[in-house]
Amino acid sequence: MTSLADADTRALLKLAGEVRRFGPREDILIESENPAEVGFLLQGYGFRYKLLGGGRRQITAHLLPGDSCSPDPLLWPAMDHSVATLSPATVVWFRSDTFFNFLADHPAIERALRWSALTEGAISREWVVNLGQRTASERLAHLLCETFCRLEMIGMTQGDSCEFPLTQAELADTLGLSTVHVNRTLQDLRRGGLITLRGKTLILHDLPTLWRMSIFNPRYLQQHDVSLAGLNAAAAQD
Amino acid sequence: MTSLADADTRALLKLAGEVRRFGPREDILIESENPAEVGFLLQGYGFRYKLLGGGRRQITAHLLPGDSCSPDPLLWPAMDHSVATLSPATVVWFRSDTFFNFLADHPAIERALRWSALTEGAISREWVVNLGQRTASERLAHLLCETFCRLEMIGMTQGDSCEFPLTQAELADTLGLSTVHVNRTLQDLRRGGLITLRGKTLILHDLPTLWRMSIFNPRYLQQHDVSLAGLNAAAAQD
DNA sequence: CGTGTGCTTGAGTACCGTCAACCACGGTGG
DNA sequence: CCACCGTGGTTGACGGTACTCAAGCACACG
Repeated sequence: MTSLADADTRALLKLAGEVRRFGPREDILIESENPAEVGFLLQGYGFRYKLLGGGRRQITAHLLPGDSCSPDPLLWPAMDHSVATLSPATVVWFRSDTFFNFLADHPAIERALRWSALTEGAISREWVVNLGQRTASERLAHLLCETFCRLEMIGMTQGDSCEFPLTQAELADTLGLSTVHVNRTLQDLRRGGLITLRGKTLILHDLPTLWRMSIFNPRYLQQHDVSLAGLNAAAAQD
Repeated sequence: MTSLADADTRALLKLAGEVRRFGPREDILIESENPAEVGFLLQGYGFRYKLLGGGRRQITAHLLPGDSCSPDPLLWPAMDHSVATLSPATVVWFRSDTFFNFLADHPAIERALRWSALTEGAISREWVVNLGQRTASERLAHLLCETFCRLEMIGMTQGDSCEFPLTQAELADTLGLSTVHVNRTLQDLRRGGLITLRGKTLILHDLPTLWRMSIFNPRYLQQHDVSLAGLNAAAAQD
């Protein structure tokens, strides 16, 4: 996984508008609103979600640094879902008209964005498989493998551990399980010596077994090798 | 919902390579293969799917006329899933390099394609909600509403009925249920006077109730109004 | 007329949800 | 300093939705 060329990231940052900081569990965009700008997650974890009646909520995606918050605002005016933070996070915003003009002159960035969109689609398909076919423990293990793999690709793991700021209730809403059952399934994985999850740090002790038991194959994540996550580091230097 | 301008569809058709016919339940593309061309469904129904071990299969999307079979082959070399037909179908193929050069000169077509990709993403998110949060009958009703709505947008419904060529086993694999339970859930909807499903034709007798009971809101499908489905009619004239 | 595919039905079971209570911890304020 | 409170995690008992296994049915097709 490589980042964009220096010149490109510098040009992008020069175009950047506001940078906003969010606390944990704050909404970034809400359903049916009509964002005039495009936002990208620089730091922190976020998620997409939809609400049904009766207190039901489904988390449909996890966002990591480098991911885009909103779909294409020129083609897709109104949000069909909401976006929020899991941890404290920062988001850069670009005016959407100038941003898309800018893309026309920077094909490498446009490529990276399109790749990012395709990857999000691939992850979404895999989540459908996860929810439709896998048992609770397979499902949980698969999510942990996927998250670890995505973090690894953007240099956010340390050895076999990484930050994992989800509460069990949030895990439940992403896995389509109850919090009680998530709790019990986590204990199964712990008892098997496969993971440690305490506070906000996750350790995967036995990746091969986790991959095997959750039928995880990272191919759907690794089709290309350019990320916008480098924006994060570049922005931090300013 | 409108179609592309005549000039655009004619230009597209001139560029078209092979048109291939498929029987029902034939693979169009299989996982990990590396298609050199871009395919679009002209007629018939298709689906994307992934296999796990142990006979488990999840259908991750339904394809209708106008939908693209493969993701962007320039950016996304290897298929992470397979694509197959449900009914007899025809697919047009374009050489991917010439196709993407062509798009640069035809922004309306490029827009339509990007919109199509965004819509597929929105449907995928909704399927995640469906599998994660809805009960069996909500899930089934939601799928029927969605399919009917998508068909309506491309002019493929007659009154309150449409073609619906899925077997119960295929329904089960898209809904993450067993065939037995799909069968019983279908009977519930029939007993409620909500639907008729016989052979390959589906009738939705009471759309308002179906929408309400499945918490269906078509907004996620209706963000734009240009489709490639018109290619079908145009191709038929040749 | 036999055979296969898809649909239907019944009985028994298991996975997972709900409800309810309790615990651990950190932060706040009196 | 410690009582208080809120959030997040843990545990138990019970129940229901949906799965499995198994058999039988209906229809299309050769």
